[in-house]
Amino acid sequence: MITLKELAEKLNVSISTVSKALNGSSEIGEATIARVKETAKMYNYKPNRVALSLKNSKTKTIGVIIPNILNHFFAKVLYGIEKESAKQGYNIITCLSNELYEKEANSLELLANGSVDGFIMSIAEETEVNKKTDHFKDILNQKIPILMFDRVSQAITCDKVVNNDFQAAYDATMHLIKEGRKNIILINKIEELSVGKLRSKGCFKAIEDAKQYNSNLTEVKIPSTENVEVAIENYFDKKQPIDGVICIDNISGGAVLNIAKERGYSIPQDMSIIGFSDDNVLPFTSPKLSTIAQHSDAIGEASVQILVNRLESKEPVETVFKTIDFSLNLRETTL
Amino acid sequence: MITLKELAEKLNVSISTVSKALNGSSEIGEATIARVKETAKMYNYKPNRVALSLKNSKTKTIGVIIPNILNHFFAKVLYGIEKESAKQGYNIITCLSNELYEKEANSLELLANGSVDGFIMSIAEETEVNKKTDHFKDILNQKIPILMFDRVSQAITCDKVVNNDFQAAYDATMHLIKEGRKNIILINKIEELSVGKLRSKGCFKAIEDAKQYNSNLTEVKIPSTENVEVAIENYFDKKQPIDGVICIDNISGGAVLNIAKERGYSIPQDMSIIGFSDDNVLPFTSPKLSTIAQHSDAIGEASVQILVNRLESKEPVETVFKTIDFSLNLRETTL
DNA sequence: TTGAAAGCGCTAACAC
DNA sequence: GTGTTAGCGCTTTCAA
Repeated sequence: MITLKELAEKLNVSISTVSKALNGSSEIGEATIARVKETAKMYNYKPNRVALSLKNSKTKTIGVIIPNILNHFFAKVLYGIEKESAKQGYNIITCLSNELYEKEANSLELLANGSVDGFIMSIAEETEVNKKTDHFKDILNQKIPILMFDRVSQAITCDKVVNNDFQAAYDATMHLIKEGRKNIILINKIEELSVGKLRSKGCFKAIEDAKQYNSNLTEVKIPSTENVEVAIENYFDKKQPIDGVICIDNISGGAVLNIAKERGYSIPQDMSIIGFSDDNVLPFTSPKLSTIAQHSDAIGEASVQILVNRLESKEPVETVFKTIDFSLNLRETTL
Repeated sequence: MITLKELAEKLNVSISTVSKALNGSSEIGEATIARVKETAKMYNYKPNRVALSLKNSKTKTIGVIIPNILNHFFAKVLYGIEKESAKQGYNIITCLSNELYEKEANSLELLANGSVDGFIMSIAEETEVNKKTDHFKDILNQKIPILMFDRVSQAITCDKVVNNDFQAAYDATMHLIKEGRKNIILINKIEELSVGKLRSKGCFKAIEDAKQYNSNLTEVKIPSTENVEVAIENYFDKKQPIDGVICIDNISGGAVLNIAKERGYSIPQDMSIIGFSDDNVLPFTSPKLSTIAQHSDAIGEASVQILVNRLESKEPVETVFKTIDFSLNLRETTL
């Protein structure tokens, strides 16, 4: 890595002349600018980003904290974040909380030492369950902005980007009701999470708004520690009538489908199933699973746009709460 | 963020005294050390990482370039990388090449301006296909180490971590042969990639080594741009006898299973199927897919260990070529 | 035992 | 039009 100083020596001019010339300053003569630029290119000069960061107190880097990268939803959000960040000239430092409060708090603290200009994150499950918020407040007090997506904290005032979870669940349930399904079950493996509660509420609201259809909704809560398939098998063993299933996390849908098929249900004739997920997560089920499709990459992109806008705006920016649309993808497990 | 300077003012001592005290230098008196540390804690002092980086010409940051984060294999490697990096006190800057040469070269160049101490990466498909290597050489010439995992370049001398791809494919094929399968097909959707070629070779070698069994192996190459399901359907349409299938990429397995079931094959009685993937990628197939299981997180962990060792070692380190074991996970789609 | 000063690479106000 | 200088936050040599 060649530096300005070395370039200056080679050119027999001062460091600041080189600096100004490379930045095309009008203070410097045409000829010099050309000469400097040429030499810089020849030696493949690149401004040292660390020095720039120190000088400007700006790193052009965003800290991203993801609860679980093996969850396709988060992977796709990260995809969106990275894409938009690159476009805006930002790097991302990625930390994975693995759903743990400790790791999340640690990452925030560690990166708040000047490594990043702001954070984009989704809250770890443990943090949500235990309602921890002090670590967020610490960061915000240091005037480092945080943007939360998907799993957000009511108790914290900051930019937020979420799915329209309530509406999505509402629409899916309404669809089953209008199909004529009477005994619908709601598989909730994420009841501890804010989004889980929201989606659950959406389902019940649909039932309420359509009571003339006389559909029933039974919520099956599965603790996050428990095996999905076993829990679902257990419920089926109860022999309650079921003709509709809504899964509000992004893996249960496939499990329900397989179990139902094994038990002899014709899908979708005997039973409709709707999963919750980004497209293409369960591409190989047969029949193909109908889903509530989150536009996960759009969540990532919007998050970056909102955060970068805040970072680069001269004037104070109002807190943003953005809702990302979803779509109901009816494939082969619904009528 | 409080700085050393501000602490020094509050304590009425010099900046260097504060610095030394915080680092527990023996030059400084016990009493002063205690006083300084206390005040530092009170004001929640954290050394500015950017300043440290500039001073030490070390960022304690690794640049990670992933071809496709939506591929579960890479997501899990990233998981391993992040986990081990955090353990070693490194941050990771994540870039996604999305299989494009341009993006890959760009990320390397961008981060080589002092942002990272070294790189961990897997080569983008486009880069491999076009055999581009100059961008790697540029970086290595700047004395910034690169470690390649999974998809590596023969033409470049650097640390490498790979699956034992040849052996994995060999063992899987041998298993099918010993099951008595005679007409085995090899679904190769990644023939352009080095790992694809290696796995393919492993399969053929097994056939050769076991010619007394009289098993046949037919390779079905699917261009990466083509739809897997359509291509597989097309092959099945040819009505060639098939009683064994090996899929050497990590999604085709599920597709083959569904198509075979739809066409009336009993699995595994009529046909054995083995997929290639990390565990739990296709957890909801029925019957459960047998797979060649990569230990993807181990790849990530090993990569970080090797790179960090190189970065922190005083003496020159020999180039490392590490092979990660796999396991053959026989579930329900094999006899 | 403590402090002053230089320097990592860069920019920008100010001199010349 | 070009150069000098200070300073971003930190460590470290050298001087007191």
